[in-house]
Amino acid sequence: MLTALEIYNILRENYGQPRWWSDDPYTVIVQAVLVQNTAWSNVEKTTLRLGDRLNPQYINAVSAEELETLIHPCGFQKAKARTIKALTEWFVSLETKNRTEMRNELLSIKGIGEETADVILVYAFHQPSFPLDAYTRRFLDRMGYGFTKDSERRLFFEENLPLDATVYGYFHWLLLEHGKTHCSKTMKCALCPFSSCTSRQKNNQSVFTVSQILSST
DNA sequence: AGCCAGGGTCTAA
DNA sequence: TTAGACCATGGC
Repeated sequence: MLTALEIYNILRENYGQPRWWSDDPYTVIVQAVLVQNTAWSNVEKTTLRLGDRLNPQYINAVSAEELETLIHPCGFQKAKARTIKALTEWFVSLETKNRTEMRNELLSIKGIGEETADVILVYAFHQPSFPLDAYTRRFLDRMGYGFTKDSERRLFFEENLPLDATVYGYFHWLLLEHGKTHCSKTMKCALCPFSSCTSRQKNNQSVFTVSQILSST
């Protein structure tokens, strides 16, 4: 079985330079809520719709009803509007805290669960807290690790990777890249770099290099 | 038509 | 503490 670091290196070698979610922390926060159980294309549409209004001052001032209308394409607009409002309040009055405190505060906001909290910690605040999403669970399942709980999955990553938010963010991004382009729920891998993945097509000619352990990123 | 998409909350057992 | 219903829209 590959370690988390070996998986990371194979992903890096096969999918190239990862991107960051967004350089603007507030954009990450809003999009992290909008994308809950929703296709990313809907988030893109809504982000364009928001335009210049995607800032804490505007979201704070706008009525809940208008915000619901604005984010309508993402679905669950009533719940998401309330969550975004609460998150914005938290964001604008944020004091410097360690990541455990920040995570607990995020989880106390209605509409923020573990995945959303971890995505915000990593991509908005550069704090290492590994986000576990549907793609990551499916990937681990297909690789045959047999994890049943997210706590096991989280440990698999966090005990074997450097405690580095950049690594966590890149890793999560690469898993999505892999999941969307090659290993979606209904699709067989066309160019899957993992020979043990159960959704890998037979006679796959894809060659991946044996990764040397990266000492730095 | 019906399933799927980078979840989370609430309730019942 | 876990399973299932529910929330809602857009793409295919």
